[in-house]
Amino acid sequence: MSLIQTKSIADQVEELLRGRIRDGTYAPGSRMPSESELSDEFGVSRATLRTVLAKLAVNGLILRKQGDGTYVNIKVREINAHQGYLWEFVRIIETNGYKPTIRSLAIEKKVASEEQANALAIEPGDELISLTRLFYADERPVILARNVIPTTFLREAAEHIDGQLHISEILKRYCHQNIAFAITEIRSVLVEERVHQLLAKELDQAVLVLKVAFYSNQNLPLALGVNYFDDKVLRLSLVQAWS
Amino acid sequence: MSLIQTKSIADQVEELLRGRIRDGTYAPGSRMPSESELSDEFGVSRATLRTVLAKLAVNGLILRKQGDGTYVNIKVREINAHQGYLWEFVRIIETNGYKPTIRSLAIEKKVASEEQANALAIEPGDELISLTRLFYADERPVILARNVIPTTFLREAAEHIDGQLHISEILKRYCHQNIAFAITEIRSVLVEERVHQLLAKELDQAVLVLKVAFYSNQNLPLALGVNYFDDKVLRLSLVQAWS
DNA sequence: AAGTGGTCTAGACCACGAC
DNA sequence: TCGTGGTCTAGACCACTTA
Repeated sequence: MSLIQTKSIADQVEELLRGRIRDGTYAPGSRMPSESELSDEFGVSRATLRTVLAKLAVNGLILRKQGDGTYVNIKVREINAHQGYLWEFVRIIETNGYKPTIRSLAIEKKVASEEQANALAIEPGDELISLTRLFYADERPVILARNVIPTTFLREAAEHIDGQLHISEILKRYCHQNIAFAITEIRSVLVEERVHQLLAKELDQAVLVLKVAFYSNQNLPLALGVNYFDDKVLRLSLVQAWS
Repeated sequence: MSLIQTKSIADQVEELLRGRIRDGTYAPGSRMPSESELSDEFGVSRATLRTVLAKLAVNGLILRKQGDGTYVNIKVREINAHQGYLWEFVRIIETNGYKPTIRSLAIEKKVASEEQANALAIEPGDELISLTRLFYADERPVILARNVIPTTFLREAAEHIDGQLHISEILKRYCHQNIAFAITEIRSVLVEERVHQLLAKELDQAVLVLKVAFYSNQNLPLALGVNYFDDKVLRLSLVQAWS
């Protein structure tokens, strides 16, 4: 008897297939077994198997050709497509070939600006918890991340927050809130005074800024993020696939 | 008898539901009819209906709550999530509230640089067709788009190319090639001399650059794109949803 | 003609939330 | 307890590619 909840069959099959693609059992560019072969092997219905393959196809890992077969995307190695990977900075750093490290710079109380209050559906001046963190790629600072959460969501003292955790995990663990969706706005800016030192960049260089708003499945704004991304070191790439 | 291919039931249902969400029949934040009600109304199986709802959920249009119901995302109005919308500039301009216009600046022959040849799996010096286009938002230039296609793909004279068409349509019509997936790299740069005039920007301003590579379902590189995006006028936003 | 993926159905059972 | 969405099945038929 295990405390870990049993994953769905589909999730298990997905993990298996992702593993085989990752480790080269199904090599990039090669043809995979047919749907019926796979569903036989795993002992699942074809319908279940197909939901998994559809997901892999949307993520760009495989290409499907009616009347022919299913092929592994020859570019799999440079695809970091996962649900919500846009703000999964650790994964981005890894797929760029570096070792990721997170340093928590500050966990402090602030008051909401008008813009923040508007985005979070609270009042200007309301209290926020602000997390400032720096992500490193092989000891080199590459992403400066600032997140704010309305204090009213917090169920524990702010001092208890583990600065290594992903924002979704922080919201889950300390606020009992789950993220249902996020809207990210991507902009290009010149590094400000306060940022350039932390990212070890020259002044007047352009960096990417990812402004994120996180929402619950009640359409409730949970948190905001402003992330300075050094695109001279890290590549930010997206994969789009068509059926 | 119609020349237009009949769309799948799922596609028709999707179009219906998207329409109802768009026109407010299902208002932002409100609860939608249950799966069984909808499948009854449309006369489709629940399985078919669910594939549609799953797609809408991934695109962030709806939120699903087990044991409760399906709700319209209260932010639908600012969501422009569609397959491959990242390089659907016309749609981005529209959802930002402007009228889009495309001006074709040049269609010319060039030779592949080493970088281009590498990305397109051809030899440096091989001939390319280069398309340079400028996208306007309400008469204001906002995106400078440059695409290159290996000349060997072309089935017609380059002069025949309609500069108003989407790159996927150009590839389909003049090259008989379909795009299966694309990899986009997003970067932040300072506008170059040649670009700043066209986009009517001051020098030394930061703009977004979207470098795209398009591939066929044979894993074959079809075309490249370099797009200068004025993020001071247009918002580039992405929606991520979790199941 | 044979094999592949694409579409769709009808129905069973489960997990969860609200009442 | 009831209705909701979540998971899964077995099987039918279609569309397409390849040979």
